[in-house]
Amino acid sequence: MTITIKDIANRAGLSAASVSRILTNRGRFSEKTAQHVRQLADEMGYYKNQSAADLSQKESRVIGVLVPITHTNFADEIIKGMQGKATELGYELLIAFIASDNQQQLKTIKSLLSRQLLAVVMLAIEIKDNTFKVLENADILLLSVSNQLNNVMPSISSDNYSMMFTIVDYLYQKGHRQIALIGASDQHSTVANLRRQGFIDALLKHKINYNPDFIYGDENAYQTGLNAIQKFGKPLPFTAVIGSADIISIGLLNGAKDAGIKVPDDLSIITIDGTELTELTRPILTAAQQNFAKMGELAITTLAGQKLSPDTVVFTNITLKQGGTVAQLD
Amino acid sequence: MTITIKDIANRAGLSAASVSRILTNRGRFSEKTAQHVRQLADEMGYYKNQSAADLSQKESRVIGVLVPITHTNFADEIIKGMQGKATELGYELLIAFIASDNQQQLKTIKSLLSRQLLAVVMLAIEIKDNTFKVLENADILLLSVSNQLNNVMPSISSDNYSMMFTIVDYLYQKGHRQIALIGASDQHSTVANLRRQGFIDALLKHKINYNPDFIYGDENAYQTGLNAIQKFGKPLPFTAVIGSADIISIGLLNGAKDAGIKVPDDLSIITIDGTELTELTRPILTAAQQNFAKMGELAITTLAGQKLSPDTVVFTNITLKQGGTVAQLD
DNA sequence: GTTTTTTGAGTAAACGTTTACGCAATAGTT
DNA sequence: AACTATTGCGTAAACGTTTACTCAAAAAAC
Repeated sequence: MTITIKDIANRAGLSAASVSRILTNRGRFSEKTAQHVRQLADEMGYYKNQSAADLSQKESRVIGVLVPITHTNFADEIIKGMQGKATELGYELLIAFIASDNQQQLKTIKSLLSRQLLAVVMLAIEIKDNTFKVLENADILLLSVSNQLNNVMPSISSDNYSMMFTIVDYLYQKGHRQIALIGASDQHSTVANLRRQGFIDALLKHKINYNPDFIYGDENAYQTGLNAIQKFGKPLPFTAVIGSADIISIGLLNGAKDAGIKVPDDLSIITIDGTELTELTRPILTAAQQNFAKMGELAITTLAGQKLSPDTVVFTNITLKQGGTVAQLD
Repeated sequence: MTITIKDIANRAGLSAASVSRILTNRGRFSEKTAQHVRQLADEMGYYKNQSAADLSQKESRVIGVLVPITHTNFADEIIKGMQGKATELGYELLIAFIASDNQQQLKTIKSLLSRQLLAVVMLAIEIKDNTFKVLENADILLLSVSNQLNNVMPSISSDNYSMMFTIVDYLYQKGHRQIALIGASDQHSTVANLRRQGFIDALLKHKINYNPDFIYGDENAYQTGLNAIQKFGKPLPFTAVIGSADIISIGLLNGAKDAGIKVPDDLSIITIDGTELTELTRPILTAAQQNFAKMGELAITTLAGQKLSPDTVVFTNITLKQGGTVAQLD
């Protein structure tokens, strides 16, 4: 038998309403009785029935978080950032892992929407049309983190376009003139589109004539990196390569190692993301590091502000983290 | 304004009770009206208010899952396993990331307990005494997954004792007689204790005299592996080393590489866990692979069975996954 | 000392769903 | 045709909390 507010009220000789006011710290009550009640609640092992509370309250402080179940190692960092700010501002996170299977996906979303939510935050999810419809119809605040989705849904991410200038500038300054971009070919991904465009424009800026063959691979996977090296063969037609995610870059690195290509002597690699994974390779990967924790924090503060429209875009900065995979040429 | 069961009832010319019966598929109703109601619900964009449902139901089908926020790469696999079985059996997972900070930890637990839960599942969490007290007092089903906690709480894990026999047998058969164990020194961890004991007994079985110095390092971290190599120096006094977690083993591997020790020629490494991380190294790590997905599935089925006592222990099998880090001696 | 303001706490309704119970209408049995 | 069994659905209470409204008592103001 669970303890309710009424049990406490009885013991304290009060009404349930008074106990509620005290425990939620709202309305009027005397500090003296409050102390007594709080102590009783503690003693009796009382836990608020959140369902009942939710039901009687109009406004929700629960934020749903959709995380892809296919393991992305930066999701944790975003969540960590969110969690800190959330507890600070009195929000609660409801985390749901979402599968790629369409059937299960809808089930997850439905069960999320069954809870009264303030908003749904999607971490790096390329959302499918039918799933999106469901979310849109549910008229709930939506926010995409790490995945830039211009004009579809407000998002918090790095500036994927200008990020490529930072990267290309760096490689250029290190003497590289033949540069490939691996893992950003997906035409349906806004992020990939922005990265390709930024890449091309950045090359143009440096008067490097751009070779479309050097943009290869669309899947965010280890295998993409391995495949890329195999495809271009030895000797490679470029001196530097940009991996569009850490896991891709590790594929590039291992692919190179397997093919007898020395990194960074024969091939320079720079990776986008810069999660802790990049510390585990030899050499350590040089990275355009995204500030995932910051994205998480901003997600919460943005939602707290609530002035969101589909074209709201908040950018976080990237940092060039030196590793050992980029060589200075000549 | 959100759609409730009443709105549907009005439109259908029914009572709320009938709609509820239809949508929950309980009690009596005619298939004809049911179809109509289901269609209306769909059209009107109805989502059950789970809070209200929870409130009026005695039995909960929600299982809380406590996941350490410090990123363990097998947690995802366990969750994946749990999620599959959970949706299959009609349970719902409520995932909460738990920090190491004591204050936040209690906050997380409290908010978990505020939801009406069937059980709390803890993934690889070394629980602190005061946190455990809170959970224990809340009298809720508890289950520990991947962390074997004999007699404290029912648990699902590999058999950490006999696992060491499998590993040592394998290394012995490959000709190794000097073997170290890294990352299992923590005296307060049941798992570590079992692994040490198993390790020692397995050596004894092969009449290898056991050197206590060869058991080193207590933290489940990359740095532990690096440190171990540094501590023992070159040449290493052992020919094989067991890393008590993938991340430790990667530390060992990189530490060896940094020290100019060749793997597997100068040092054989076998890792415990065998997550996808082990595929990313060169050479690929040989692993005693735990079946995390299976643990997740068993967690749900065990809870569904509900015949749990603190000394319930369910074991999953381990698999020896050949990589390239163990050499055949002589 | 009277009037006004403030304070502490109770009453009751509300949130949206589920479910035990009851009843009329229909179907089934003889 | 008379009875029994079944079916479909409505009524109303219940779940535990919050909160607008009230009101008496206490405190403050005059």
